[in-house]
Amino acid sequence: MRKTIAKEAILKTINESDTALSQAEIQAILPDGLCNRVTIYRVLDRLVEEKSVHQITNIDGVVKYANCHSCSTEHKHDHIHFNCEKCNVVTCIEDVEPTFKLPSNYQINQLNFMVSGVCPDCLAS
Amino acid sequence: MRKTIAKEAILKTINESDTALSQAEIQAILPDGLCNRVTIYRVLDRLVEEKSVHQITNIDGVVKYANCHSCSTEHKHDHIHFNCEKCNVVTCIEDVEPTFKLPSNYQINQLNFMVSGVCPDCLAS
DNA sequence: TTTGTTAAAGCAACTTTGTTGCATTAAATT
DNA sequence: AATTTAATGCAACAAAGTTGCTTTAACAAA
Repeated sequence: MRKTIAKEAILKTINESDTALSQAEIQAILPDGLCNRVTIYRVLDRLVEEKSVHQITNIDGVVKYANCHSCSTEHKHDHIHFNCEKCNVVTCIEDVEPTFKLPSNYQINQLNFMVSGVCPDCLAS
Repeated sequence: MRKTIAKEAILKTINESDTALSQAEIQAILPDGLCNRVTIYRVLDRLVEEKSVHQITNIDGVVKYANCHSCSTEHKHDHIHFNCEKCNVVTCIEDVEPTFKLPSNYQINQLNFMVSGVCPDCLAS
């Protein structure tokens, strides 16, 4: 993957965020006119393929992207994500790895575990 | 909720299906012209509110609906759903209840646990 | 450093999924 | 049978994401 202005800026945006971001949210953060809307979608696809970022489908169907600090050595994505219904923020709950077992005749490629509710910050205020 | 032709037909469709269905899939099953597209969306919303069906957001962001046999007494929705990437079918894995624990300062309202991969049927063929 | 290759970007148009407003219809209550 | 109002139909809209095609710009090789 080529090192382009758009890629660097988008990856930086994701890495500096402590919440998962959607394409629209990334676009809002990027300097106006840095790149086209479609370019963001395409860069995100490549970053996922390259395993530089994680992809999460939120409970409302919107796809979000996050860097997950814990997988510096190995790309793992088996933790839970939390969607706050008040502040509308999605965060990685990295230290909570759910356990479950499927019958062995299922081939598992991907997990997407979402918990939705109200986050501590919103509960407090 | 009033007992209308659309509601009865949609609920019957969901109850007779052993997989979770999207609005589009329900529309395709219903007799042509039985009701408007928008009506299906609205009936589904009401069925969910009424707790007659479960709502699942698939890993591709599309919302699906299912009847879950196991919650005849109590409306529980904490099981895993499986999305087959080959046949594109979403099924309830009712007997596999995942365990996880969040810090107590999170208020949990809803779970959406998706596992995506290849189902036994598609693996076999 | 220039040139050639091709990945990446831009732009417009499109698709899919889902929503909203408002007039009309039809359950269900009296 | 009359009344109430939930439910429907229709058209228009909106958000999220995709596609085709041309142009631009990484970057590798000469």
